Amino acid sequence: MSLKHAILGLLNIQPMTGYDLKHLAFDSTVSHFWQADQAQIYRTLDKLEEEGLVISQLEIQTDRPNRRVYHITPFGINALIEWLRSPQSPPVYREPFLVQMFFGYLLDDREILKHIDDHIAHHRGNLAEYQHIHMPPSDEATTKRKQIFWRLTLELGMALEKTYVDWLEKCKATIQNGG
Amino acid sequence: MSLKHAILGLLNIQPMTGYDLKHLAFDSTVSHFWQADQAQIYRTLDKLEEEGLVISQLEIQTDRPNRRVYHITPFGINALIEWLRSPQSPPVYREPFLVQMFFGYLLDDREILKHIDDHIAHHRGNLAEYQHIHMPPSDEATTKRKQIFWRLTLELGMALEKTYVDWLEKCKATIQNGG
DNA sequence: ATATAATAATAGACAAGTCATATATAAGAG
DNA sequence: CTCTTATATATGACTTGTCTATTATTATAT
Repeated sequence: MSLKHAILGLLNIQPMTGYDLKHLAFDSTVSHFWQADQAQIYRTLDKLEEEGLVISQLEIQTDRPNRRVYHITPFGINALIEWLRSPQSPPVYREPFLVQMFFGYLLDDREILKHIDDHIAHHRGNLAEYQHIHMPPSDEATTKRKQIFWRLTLELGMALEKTYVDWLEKCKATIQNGG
Repeated sequence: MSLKHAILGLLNIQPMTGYDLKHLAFDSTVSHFWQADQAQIYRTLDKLEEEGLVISQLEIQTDRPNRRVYHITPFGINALIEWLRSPQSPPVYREPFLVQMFFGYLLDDREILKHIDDHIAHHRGNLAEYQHIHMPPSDEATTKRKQIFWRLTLELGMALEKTYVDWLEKCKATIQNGG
């Protein structure tokens, strides 16, 4: 399961709680290539701890509810590296909106154009978000290497969003011109 | 569930068996936006029939095993149109290989470059496949409208594959130049 | 005082998708 | 005459992901 390894990778950057993973990582930093459900994150953390790939410690807080901070273990780092080395299957495509576009000839232009506009707004929004992520320049060598990979994945995110937006604009024009 | 509606849309084009749906549709025609498991297709057909959205009839064959051909019903067409009108959530991104790229700084260049090459080959392969899909030109008005939508989704498929390939080439160059 | 929002974690029920395997028929190749 | 391949369908067990709701703590705003 990739979620397991995504979590291991994130905890390898720094120890975090389930809440942090959801809000700081999956909902922001890595949302352009992996989105995870909150319930699933907590359950996966449980499994990872059972397997000895992470350990947790309860941190008592006075200003906020107590939190359980998860740390990656040496076993976890091993498992992460091993997984990173293993070939991964290419992505599976499964996009409801494209199903709608494929069968869009069954709708009125007005109806399908509305869908298109909604998706343009969404992808433009994503693009804007990604463009606001500024990766702080760094001089330390290991950090610099990290940043190269992080920037590359972000660039794909942006390129894909741009591809979507351009295509959606083209769809709009094509449909408006009646083909 | 979108799979249900993808199947309805496909059966609305022409009656088909589960086998046809798998091989002629999901594995070829619409593979660039929806991939479906064989077992899931048959189970979904069962459900659709229970719900009265499709009906089937056993077709006796002498040259091959008998087959069960599914037809969309008027109820099914209704359900399809209604779903086509409903707004669909934007795609959820979840790509194992991008997880590997994000944490790729933990690997040797050699190891990550191997992964990149594999994925380049895959996406180039997809692109080539898509380029071989020639949609026969048509004069009948409804069919022409169909073709417009089919061509548009295919164009997105190609644009996305190109985006991937370009990005992967860039990754390769960046890593080989040490950033 | 009280309501709201952010933080933090947990659980049940379910839907969707995967993987492996089994069964059967018929054509064609060796 | 056997083996392989394509056609055709079915099922069990499982993994992965979703949706909804609940519980609790503390800070902040009204």
